[in-house]
Amino acid sequence: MFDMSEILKEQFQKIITIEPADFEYILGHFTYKKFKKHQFLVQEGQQVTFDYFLISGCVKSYYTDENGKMHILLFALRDWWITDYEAYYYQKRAIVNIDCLEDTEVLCLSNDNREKLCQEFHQVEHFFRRKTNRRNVALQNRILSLLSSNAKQRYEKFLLEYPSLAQRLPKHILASYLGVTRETLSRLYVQK
Amino acid sequence: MFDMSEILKEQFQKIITIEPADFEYILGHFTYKKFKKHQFLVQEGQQVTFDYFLISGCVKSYYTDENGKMHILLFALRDWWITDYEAYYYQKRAIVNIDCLEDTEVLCLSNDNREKLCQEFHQVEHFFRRKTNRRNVALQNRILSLLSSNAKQRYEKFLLEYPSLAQRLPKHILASYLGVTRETLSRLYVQK
DNA sequence: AAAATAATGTGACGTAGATCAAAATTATTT
DNA sequence: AAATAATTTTGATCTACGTCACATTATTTT
Repeated sequence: MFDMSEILKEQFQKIITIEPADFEYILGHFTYKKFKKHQFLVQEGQQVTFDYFLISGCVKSYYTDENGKMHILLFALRDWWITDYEAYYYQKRAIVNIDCLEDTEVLCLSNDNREKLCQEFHQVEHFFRRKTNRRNVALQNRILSLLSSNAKQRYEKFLLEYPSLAQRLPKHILASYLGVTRETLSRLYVQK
Repeated sequence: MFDMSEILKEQFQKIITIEPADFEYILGHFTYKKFKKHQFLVQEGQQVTFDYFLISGCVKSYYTDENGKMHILLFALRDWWITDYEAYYYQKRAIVNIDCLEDTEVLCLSNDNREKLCQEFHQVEHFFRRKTNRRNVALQNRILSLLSSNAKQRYEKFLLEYPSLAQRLPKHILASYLGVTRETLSRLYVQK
């Protein structure tokens, strides 16, 4: 693995310190993969073998309800991790789909390898605990914003928090993340 | 500390194995506290010193919006952990309140002690990683249900998932957790 | 570059759930 | 047991947002 491993290394180094040799060893537990726009990383009903660390591109994770309506749970960009964690951690069938909004490169980590590395390196376990803590906080804030603010406020908050993502995403996709229809989102920003 | 430590021990032992002596040592990093109904564990705007492991009782964590409306994020019962994690992990001011719905006993763990124990015992770090993973999945599912289902479906799901909690909670509190007004919740279950 | 497909915008109308107000019930305190 | 406070219910409206339908504009594909 080449240059792309730098992105992963950087992320590790923000939280823990690793010997170069250890990093190489750790990296050996990841596999590199490329996906084209519209390809799936995770499909509803299937097993989920990997957690994906994005090197480049953009993906969405979404749930399809009984009426066929899509609800977006998460996006991921360069440097973010994504999978269906319930399925991944607990060997269940995926309930979400994850597909590419753009051509995407990832490093894949199986749950077995993750557990192996966590056992072998206390530091890696520490790293993942920290990551999960962060994710927790983000998810909590999302719940808060769904409970306590209206469509417009959520839209404006999103623009502030993720200005570049907002530009990159088709509006109907963003609408679905915000929990409104594309029509409503459109009406939010044309006027005022 | 006496008998109540059993509840904590049990939880540890579901995930990791610890020597009795180590457990005693770990327990030494917790402090025991009692709260009466209506007392606060965490107050908005204050620092958050502890993560709380409930021994008995029941608490709610809620956010108060600009109109003074309360939005419940989480409950905790015997055997659950609760705090304002963003404030706790990252030394910020609390944005939520956590108060007691019943008289409540807790074991308190400071973030410093948590980090200390995680460093000293790889197993403890493992324990908390696992816990946080679980919490993640639960939060994700909550988001999913807020995005994709209506008030009635959310209410019915709650009844199925937490039948005993549903009985224990005042309806207006439950309503706030579900993201509806008490009037709406009342109308959901009187008819059909 | 034409054809096909996907994304966005706009109008007309419907509805789940909010809001406001007041009564009825239940729990707590003195 | 009376008094006070908290919780729950019910009715009458209101409104943010959804739905449906169709027009317009981009983006892909051939």
